[in-house]
Amino acid sequence: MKQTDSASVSRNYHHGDLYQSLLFTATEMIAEGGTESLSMRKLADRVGVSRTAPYHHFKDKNALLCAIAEQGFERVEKLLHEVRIKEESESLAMIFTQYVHTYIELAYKHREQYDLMFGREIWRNGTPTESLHNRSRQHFKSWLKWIEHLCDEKVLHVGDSTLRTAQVCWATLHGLCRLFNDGIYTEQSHLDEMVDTAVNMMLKNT
Amino acid sequence: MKQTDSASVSRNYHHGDLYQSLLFTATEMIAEGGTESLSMRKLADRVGVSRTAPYHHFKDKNALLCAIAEQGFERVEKLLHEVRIKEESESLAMIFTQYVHTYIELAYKHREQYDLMFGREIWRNGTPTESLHNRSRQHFKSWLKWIEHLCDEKVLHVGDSTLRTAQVCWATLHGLCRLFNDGIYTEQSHLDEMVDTAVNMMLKNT
DNA sequence: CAATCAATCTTGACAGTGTCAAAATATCGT
DNA sequence: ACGATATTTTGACACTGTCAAGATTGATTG
Repeated sequence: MKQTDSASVSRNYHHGDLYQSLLFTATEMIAEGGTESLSMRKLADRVGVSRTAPYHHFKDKNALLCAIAEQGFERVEKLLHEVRIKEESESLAMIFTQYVHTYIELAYKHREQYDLMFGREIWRNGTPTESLHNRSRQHFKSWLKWIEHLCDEKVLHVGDSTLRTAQVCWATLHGLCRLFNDGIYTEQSHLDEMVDTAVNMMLKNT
Repeated sequence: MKQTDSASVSRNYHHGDLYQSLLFTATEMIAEGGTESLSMRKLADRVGVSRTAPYHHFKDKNALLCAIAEQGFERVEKLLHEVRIKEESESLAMIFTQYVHTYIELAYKHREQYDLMFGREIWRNGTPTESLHNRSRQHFKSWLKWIEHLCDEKVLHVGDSTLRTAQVCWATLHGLCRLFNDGIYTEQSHLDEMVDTAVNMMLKNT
């Protein structure tokens, strides 16, 4: 409710809720023009504050990006929980298929945030926040648990181990996401067919 | 043979083979410290030339990156051709498995170049060179042809269409590559098992 | 050989970036 | 009212990509 839309807030010396405001606006900017278009200075400008003010709330540009990524994890974690709740109503294979569809749609809708969650920018440089590290680990655990369940119920084709299955299945999802997110596959109209093909590859063919 | 190792070459005003030299050194620098660590100025410095000299051989930093990416495509194209030649000696499934292993190994060995080939930096901004565009398209055609062959021979599980199969299979490879390249999966020792699991998912279970 | 021309490289400049140190300002507890 | 603390600002530095104008060279003519 107090979501600081940089006009209505009184321009005090003390902003009041700069942390949230920065996070919100930064996410906005990234969604608009990509991760590269976000500069600390432009962000500060847009929030109506001086260049270095953000540094008192985020140690780094990196810390800011990690915080944004973390919110992304919260989103997918929520999605996963929602799906696991309605497990009684439909067949498990159906639910899995649907999850994959929405996962990839969501990843595309928030492309830039997704890139932050799993991109080299944060992970390859070895700079993920403790907090981000934990949240991502925790999310993979949730995913693993679901896949184990699907393997037990003979829905998924299980190979060497359910862990490997979970890793590879997710790699497939991730690969599809990246190809679309990064603009390598551009025909959005083919996406549904591709997802179905992928899911068929994963499901135990009966 | 004339591969300019920035010491032995006489420091003339005219470098002699600056284009090649830039390409070579830039690739080197990227392999060392990642795409982000390559700056035009440092590159020029290392080659022993002034800041803006590279701009007479590459329109942009982007153009330079595209050229490097292109060399990466040449490499994988070569790999694919080598594999398709020895098709008689072993079972097709075996050859496919082996290809996937070497593909992913190669991608990891040249992580940064791989990132250039398929990363957002070039593709998402819509800035691939004509030349790069063609070469990548051509490579996917080669891949598609092989997959079609493997589908015909009942080696691969064919879904809606061989095109979709080719796309999804490659997405799976790509997903695995990225997870390791970007430092999300770090246990290198699990890679072989994961690749096997992935291949099993793609092969027609007999 | 000398003179012109095109190819190649350099210097200077500008706007933009992340971030540190020191100074300024506001808020709060006493 | 005052001093402590939290918050923000100004100034500065080194770095980035790239443009415009000038300097230097090698090749091509007469």
